[in-house]
Amino acid sequence: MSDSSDPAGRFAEAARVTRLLYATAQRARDDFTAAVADLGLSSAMARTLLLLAEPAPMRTIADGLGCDPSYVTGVADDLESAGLARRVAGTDRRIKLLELTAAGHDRRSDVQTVIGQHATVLRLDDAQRAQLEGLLQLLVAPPA
Amino acid sequence: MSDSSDPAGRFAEAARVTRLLYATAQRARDDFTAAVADLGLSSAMARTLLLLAEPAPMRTIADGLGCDPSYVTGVADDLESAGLARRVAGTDRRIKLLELTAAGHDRRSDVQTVIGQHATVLRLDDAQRAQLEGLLQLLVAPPA
DNA sequence: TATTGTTATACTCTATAACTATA
DNA sequence: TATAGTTATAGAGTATAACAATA
Repeated sequence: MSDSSDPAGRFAEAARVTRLLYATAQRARDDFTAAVADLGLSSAMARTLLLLAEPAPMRTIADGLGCDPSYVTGVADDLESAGLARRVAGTDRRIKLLELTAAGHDRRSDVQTVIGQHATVLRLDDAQRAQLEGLLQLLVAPPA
Repeated sequence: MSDSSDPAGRFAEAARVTRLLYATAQRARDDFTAAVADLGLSSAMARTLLLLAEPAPMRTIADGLGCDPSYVTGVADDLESAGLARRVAGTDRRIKLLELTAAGHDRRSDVQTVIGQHATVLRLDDAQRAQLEGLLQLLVAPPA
């Protein structure tokens, strides 16, 4: 380990851990994508299924996915084509709710099962995962 | 905390920590991009500068960036336009080495300094960062 | 024939802007 | 007039395939 008080040492230390952080996040993404691909789902479709415990407006789904509403249109189309969801009118008729079909609920349950079995972070035991969570929270917390 | 032995509980636990992992990696990326933008550099340019302690072939740079060699062409063009690097012929004349100019070495040093000051992971103290590194290594290690 | 770097092109993901139908 | 969703388009980032020069 290098002396973290000198500038070059601090950089090297940061670079090493940052690279590892990127690699881990990428690994988690790849594992998720592979797991849901086995269920015939794109990553976006799977994430949207997970948001739909209850019917939700397109706008709410966009917020949940962290994307623009225009992007949700295509994902909703894909889920409808696959027979996993349907659009239904809200009481405010500008709003369309996306609602899972019976098959959609089943598939959503399948996603939860496979992710609960194969999620990358579950390679850690409960204590390790709690430790990881605490450290990550420090990193994403607003500046002190 | 939910009972991690039931499928729904395991999924919820995994989802929570995974989301946090994604958010942290994104935060680290955003911080890096912002820090090097202040130096007039794109993220790709900054990463390439960091690889060029010594002149290196395009192919080697591609491996370092984890991208296709065709992508390096544009990054090298950008660095040349900015007067930070130049292409020089290798002894094998198929090979072009990318070599930093004096200004390029200075800028590379600036990048190391600002990252050593502002890297997201440096918000953790040495012990915490060592702990994080150990946990992440468990996650990216090949399956047992 | 195989390899390096480049070019031209295409693909994925996602956003912006303009449009419609309500409100 | 403001908002929800859609459409068409554009952009960033990156890869693939074909090519010229060299080995």
